[in-house]
Amino acid sequence: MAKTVDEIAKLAGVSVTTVRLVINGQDEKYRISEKTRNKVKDIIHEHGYVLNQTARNLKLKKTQTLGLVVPSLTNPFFSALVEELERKSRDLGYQLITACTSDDEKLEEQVVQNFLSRDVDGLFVTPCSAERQKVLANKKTPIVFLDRDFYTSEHPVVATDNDEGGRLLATELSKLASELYILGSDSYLPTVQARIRGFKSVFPIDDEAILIEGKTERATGYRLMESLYNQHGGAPSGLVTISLPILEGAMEFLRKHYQKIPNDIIVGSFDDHSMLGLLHNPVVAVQQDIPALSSQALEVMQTLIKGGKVEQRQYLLPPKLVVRT
DNA sequence: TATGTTCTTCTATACGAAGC
DNA sequence: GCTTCGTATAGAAGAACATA
Repeated sequence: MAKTVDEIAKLAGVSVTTVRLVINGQDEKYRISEKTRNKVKDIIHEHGYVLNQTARNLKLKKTQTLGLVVPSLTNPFFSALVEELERKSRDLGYQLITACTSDDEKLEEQVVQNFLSRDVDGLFVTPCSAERQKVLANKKTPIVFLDRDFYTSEHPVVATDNDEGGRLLATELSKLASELYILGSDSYLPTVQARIRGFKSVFPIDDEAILIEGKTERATGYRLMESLYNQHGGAPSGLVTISLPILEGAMEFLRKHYQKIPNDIIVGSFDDHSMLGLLHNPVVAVQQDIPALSSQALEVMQTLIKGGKVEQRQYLLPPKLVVRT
């Protein structure tokens, strides 16, 4: 079993300070003799040494950990965001801990309290409601909101410009289709509202052609596509889905009903995924800039952790369009 | 030899929570 | 209220060396 600094010091016959200086590579700076340095290193080599993070956190009053609270990891956007944010956090010396809420207010409060009890240095949260964003703003720990802004707190928000995403998608699709239906979920979410608002500002669309219900999951997409099929008397010529899980469910219905996905349906998708390239259909997807989102979020977080003030309350990053025709 | 300077090593203390 | 856990760190003590 690895020894503590104190145990190593006793074995080497030196002080804990001397051991710590050797461990931290400051032995040359403080001119620790070569004999002492080698003795300490030999004992560490023989017995091992693992830094006790709990004790370090206790002393330094920081844990070098960041919490990330997202609705779901089955949504490819969030799983990609988590991976990118974790990688960038690690590069900065932080360990990222992630939890999912399923957009449940009680669960969100539970995981946030759990993170706070572990003294995370900061929290990234995709709040599940306007009330939750308001409540979280009262926490003392630095908080950066991701992806969603209900405008109920003064804390910084890093998100994609979804209005612009809607406009970009509508502009491109208007060249390819004359008839489009929108399938979506979670109508209360600002991201969903902005996407539809942006889209409608370029491509006027009747309210009857916008089907929204339930939560952001595959089963919802399946049900919505089934309703649209029944209402329309067949598959539509153009389809826009508000998120990837909804698209996945819609495609599942079509494949089940037709034995294959009719390749003449023009598909518009909010959020992109490499698997969309496997479809034979013309596909236009709005891609969120995940590297930029995570870099911006971490930059804001570092400023808050250092006790500084951020320049803006809201950081809206431009989306990109991926066209596969 | 006395004094001053530089460097090494040691000691005391604080941190938060649990157990006594 | 004291002790314990392991760590970081400020400040103290002591050693080694240079210079007058």
